[in-house]
Amino acid sequence: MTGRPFPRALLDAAPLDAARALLGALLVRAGEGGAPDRRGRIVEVEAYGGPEDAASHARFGPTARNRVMFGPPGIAYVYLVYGMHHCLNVVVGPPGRAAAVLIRGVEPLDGVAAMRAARAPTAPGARTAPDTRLAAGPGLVGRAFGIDRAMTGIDLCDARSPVSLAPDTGPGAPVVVATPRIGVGYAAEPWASMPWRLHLAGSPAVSRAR
DNA sequence: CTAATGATGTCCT
DNA sequence: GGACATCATTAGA
Repeated sequence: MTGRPFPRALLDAAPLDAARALLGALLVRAGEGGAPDRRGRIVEVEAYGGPEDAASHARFGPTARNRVMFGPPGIAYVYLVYGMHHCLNVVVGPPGRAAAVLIRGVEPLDGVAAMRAARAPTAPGARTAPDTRLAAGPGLVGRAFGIDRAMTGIDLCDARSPVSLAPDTGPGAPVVVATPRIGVGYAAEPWASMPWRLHLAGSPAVSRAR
């Protein structure tokens, strides 16, 4: 049972506009072997531009890692940070114009048990994370939804893909807050301070302040 | 509560 | 060789 796919046309846009379109949309991980789908609402994103954006992976031009950023919109770009965390991006903008939107926070809606099972075993004596925070950060999104670099290149606008997007079906008019992107202190100004991180006000699944 | 630290592998000047 | 679009855990106030 697949839902309506996310309209690719909404992603064929400037990075910030595409990021805004993705806020509130659903992220779906198809269940394997009769397992239930994992679904959640995207509540935090960051927009990244092309070679001119000193904070973007595209800042060195096309490379083996980032080359899908230069392709058509709606494609997954997954990279590994700090040797252990897989982060999901949605390629946006027209072919030839590198841009992507990093999915930084998702509020779990369905398949919560599978998301929790994907987590590293909780250390003895440690507090267990609440359901709402199982994907409250870019590395956690990858973990909770079983995403890794092998998924780079899949079409997120095709509901038959292992990971896909679906339009927002919830109540409209969410309050969007814009702040600088996280962890990009290496970039020159004005890029380090661009308010290209968007999140839904009041969501419990927004990543922790840094 | 905040701050510090270790883990870990790939990427690029 | 240095840095990295991060997270969990521990130490300290």
